[in-house]
Amino acid sequence: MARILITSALPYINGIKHLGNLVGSLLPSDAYARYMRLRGHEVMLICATDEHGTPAELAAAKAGKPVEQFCAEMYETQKTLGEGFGLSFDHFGRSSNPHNHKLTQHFAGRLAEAGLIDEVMEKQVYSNADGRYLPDRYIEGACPACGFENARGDQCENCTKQLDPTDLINPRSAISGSTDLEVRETKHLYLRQSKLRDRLREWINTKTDWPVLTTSIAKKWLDDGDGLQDRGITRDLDWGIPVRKGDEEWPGMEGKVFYVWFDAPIEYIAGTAEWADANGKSEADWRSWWREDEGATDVKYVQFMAKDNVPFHTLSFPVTIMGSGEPWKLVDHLKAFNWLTYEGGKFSTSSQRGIFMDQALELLPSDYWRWWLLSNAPESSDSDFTWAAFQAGCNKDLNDVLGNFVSRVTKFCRSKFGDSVPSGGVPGEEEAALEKEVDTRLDAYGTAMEAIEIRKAAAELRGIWVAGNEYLQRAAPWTAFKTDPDQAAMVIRTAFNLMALYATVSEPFIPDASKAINQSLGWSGKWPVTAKEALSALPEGHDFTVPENLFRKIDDGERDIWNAKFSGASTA
RNA sequence: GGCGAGGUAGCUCAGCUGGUUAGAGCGCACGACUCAUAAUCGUGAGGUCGGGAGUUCAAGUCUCCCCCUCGCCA
Repeated sequence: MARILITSALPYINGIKHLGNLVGSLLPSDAYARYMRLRGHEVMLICATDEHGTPAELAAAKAGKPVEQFCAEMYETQKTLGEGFGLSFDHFGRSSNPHNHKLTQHFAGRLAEAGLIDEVMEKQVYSNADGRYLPDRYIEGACPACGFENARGDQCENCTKQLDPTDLINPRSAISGSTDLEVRETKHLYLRQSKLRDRLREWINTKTDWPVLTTSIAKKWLDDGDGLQDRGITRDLDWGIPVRKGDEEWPGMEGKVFYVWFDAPIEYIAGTAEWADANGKSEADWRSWWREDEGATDVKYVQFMAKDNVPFHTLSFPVTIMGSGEPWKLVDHLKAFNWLTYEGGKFSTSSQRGIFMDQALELLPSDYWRWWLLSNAPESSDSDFTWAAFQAGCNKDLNDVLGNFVSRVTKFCRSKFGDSVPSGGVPGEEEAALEKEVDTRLDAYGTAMEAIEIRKAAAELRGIWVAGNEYLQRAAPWTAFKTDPDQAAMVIRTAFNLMALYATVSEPFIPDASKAINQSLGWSGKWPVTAKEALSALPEGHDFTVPENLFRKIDDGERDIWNAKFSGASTA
């Protein structure tokens, strides 16, 4: 029994997430958490919406809503969709919540005391008409490099050149279009990441069991060019966490907020505090997950994220933690995913290319998506979602292999023995062989889950399902029944126990189907210690009901319709 | 142009620190069974492991060069 703290990268608030976002951290973190809970470990799975920053303000403006209201509504939407996919967060919080304000200000104060924050005067564009500064995407103008008319303050979309707002020619406000702009001096805080470079490197070098994807990205940032750069952690925006030095004012920083990438990972901690509030727990309860001086020494902390988040989790956030001088938990294992592509190209939120979480659930129940996405997770390289592959995977694995197994066992039993687990007969060689295979596969499945090798785990799970069909075929109870009903009864009883075992071990991947099997059995098993034990767990005479078919097939017609509908360009 | 990740059967991918006839799933062909959702099970065909050179008794697995794809940055 261990304590495992798990966080999923925070989905950004500006819109509904697509399948790539789902498989890039939310889904695998849930599967891992579910597995660990099943194995009897104490798990804390935390996620939240990441709500601050310019894109949130722009999305709110586009929706014609105040940013607070927009975020509150989108939070509810994302929370509901997460539940729709069975994401079993212990708490799904918001980075805009009071706990995060307090903690973010706390960390900033500690970092300042440790001499890790510089106050830097820099030039920013101020709009007199809008009465505010115009950072990043709030300002547009002509690109100084290529002359493109609609370049933004952070980057020219035409030639991809990185820009500063002050570089733009004929700049204008993206809000009002006003050209009544002036350059003002404004003070900002910089996190002196470079001071902790050696310590970070030492720390990362101890992480020999991390995936190459993770350590190579981290090392690149540490050593590329002039090495790790200091980073601005404040912005001239309204929406965000006000800059304070712990509980105190920060002279000269009035009206400014922390940069979204500074406060977002702190929400992992704050989200755990929110969990305590929501569940009647004490401050000590949540701190025991995070503070090594308050009980967290036995906690294993695992983070899930897509690869674009790796630098922030291997460098910036650890700088915040280490620099605070306080014994907060650093990540122990970091699992990063590559991209999921859609029919050979990128998922695109702006052009509505690909499938989004709300749309997916309108087409099929979440287990279909969970299974296909997890069993094809982009672990070693990018992986491609195609409708053909999705259809083939779901039809074969879920419908034909697992669903049909449950169907053939329950229906055969009902017609020959009635609606309870039949008694009689003695297990023999076939059953011993089955036990041996299940033991081997369960072991491999567990090993893969412990190592967070999701695809491999899915393949083993599938192998366990297949073993049931193989067994039935060899044992052929329909033949045995004619001459030796007791033998047939024993085979079917074994198959029922196999079903119960499937319900338990499949839960991390397809929780709804697991529940359906358990309901039809009127049973809820524990994680199998040995196959022999598990395959004789159900009492003889135990009643069951024949469930509705667990899964259905996706036919070619609907596949083609969906393919056309989600190809982008036209939004259907 | 720089950096990173890849290039293994028709498709999607496994192949750990180099070592018997290179594996899996899907697809395909043939066969078996008939309990089940025309589902299942078995057998088989299919690869000079991107190309070239090198190290080694031995290389998909190490070194060098080249080609191609994807991503990030210029």
